[in-house]
Amino acid sequence: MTLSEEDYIKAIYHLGKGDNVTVSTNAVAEQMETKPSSVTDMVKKLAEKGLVNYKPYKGVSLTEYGQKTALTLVRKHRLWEVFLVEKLDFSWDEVHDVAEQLEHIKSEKLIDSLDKHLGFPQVDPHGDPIPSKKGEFKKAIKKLLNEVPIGTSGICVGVKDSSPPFLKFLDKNKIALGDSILVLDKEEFDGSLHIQIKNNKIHISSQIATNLYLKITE
Amino acid sequence: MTLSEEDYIKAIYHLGKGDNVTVSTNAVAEQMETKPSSVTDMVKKLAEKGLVNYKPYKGVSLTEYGQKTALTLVRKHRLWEVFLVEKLDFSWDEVHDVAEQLEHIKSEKLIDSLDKHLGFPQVDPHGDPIPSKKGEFKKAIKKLLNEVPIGTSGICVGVKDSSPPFLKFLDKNKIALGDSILVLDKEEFDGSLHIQIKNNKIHISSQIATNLYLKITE
DNA sequence: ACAAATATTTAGTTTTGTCTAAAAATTAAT
DNA sequence: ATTAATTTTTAGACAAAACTAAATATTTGT
Repeated sequence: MTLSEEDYIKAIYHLGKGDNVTVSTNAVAEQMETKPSSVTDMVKKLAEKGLVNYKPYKGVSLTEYGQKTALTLVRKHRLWEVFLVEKLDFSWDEVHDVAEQLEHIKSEKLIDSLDKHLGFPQVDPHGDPIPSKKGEFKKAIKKLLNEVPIGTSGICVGVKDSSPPFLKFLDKNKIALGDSILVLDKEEFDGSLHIQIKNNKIHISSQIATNLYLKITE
Repeated sequence: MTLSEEDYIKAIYHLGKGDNVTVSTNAVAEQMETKPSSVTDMVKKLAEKGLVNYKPYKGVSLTEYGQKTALTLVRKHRLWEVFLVEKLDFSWDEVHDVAEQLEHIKSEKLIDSLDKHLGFPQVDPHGDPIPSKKGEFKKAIKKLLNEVPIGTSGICVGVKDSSPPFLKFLDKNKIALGDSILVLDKEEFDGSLHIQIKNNKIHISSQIATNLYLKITE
């Protein structure tokens, strides 16, 4: 597999959001920041190699082999992201470009050793699940903090309200993107929540909870 | 810099063994496992980019900029080797191919963080020195264990006698390639040595010492 | 159902890095 | 010092991956 082939496989995979649907040439072109004609060329090549199903004018989907390949790439990408954040103190938003390069390194032993070194993490710093060596993994969904049941844990991945006062509040309460959050309890009368965030227990109002996105894996 | 350009720069660097000498097209071709005509093409391109000095029929040498580039690559390669051995439990001889890939990853922050994470190592698992960020580094030389003065430390990198009995002896005494060795004392009457190897102090005969290579940095 | 709009493919180029075969320069040998 | 051997370069071609422009399918709107 060439670097470019791998990038296409990943793009097709991500367009399907994990489900193996058929995606259009144009969609792939946009995702890859390339021209539709280039996609047609590459997709033909991938079809010949057995990585995708392709019928002219009818779009592309991954074959089983293609899906396996995509999951391996996703696994590598996310493990490297964990490494960068946990071991090299990269921040949440600095990891992507480097992981994008690292995911193309070819060595099964490398990735298995890395997995072990990191303690077999289940999710990456964005809360997305890491496929196992065999390609099994749970799906992640994004929900507002107020919508999840008590006992749910996940990773804070975004805000609905990005106004300065809200962001200032988060900063003051040491809530940052990438933090893991556990919902401890909910007060019935006002919908406020008791949560545990990075080993601190805090109490937040319902207004706050309705503006924070949590990524959870079922 | 493309991947291929980087490989050529490294090849030219290694052919000069660190000193910046002029090397022949054919030598580069052999090192790179490619054809001389391909080398000519690439060398012209590198010359245009200011990385090498090139006069047709007269060979190539690195410019100052080329040397700096080569040292950065060497630094990256060796830091990754340390990482693979120290953190991921790769053995001495498994690291090269993977490091060869990892050295092409582009991120200054990555390599500086890695350096810090590894505790700013001075030498790689083969005993070769790691250039500093600015490109400074000491040279390594290979010597027989019996030839170095008391107090010298280095890394065991090879054997002169590779007969089974000798290798068996090394095994029994837990002396392996990649081990760091410190010469503690020398007995005058028989030339035998007291050495410290991986926190064990042992006594070895002169015959043993004359068959073990040590890599030392002055 | 047909024309217009949109999506996709084909055909023909370009760039990068490689190759082979032939030509030219350098080095070695008598 | 001239020829022979070797090294190096040039010229022309090829494969991969991209592009542009033109042609062809498909979808949409009336």
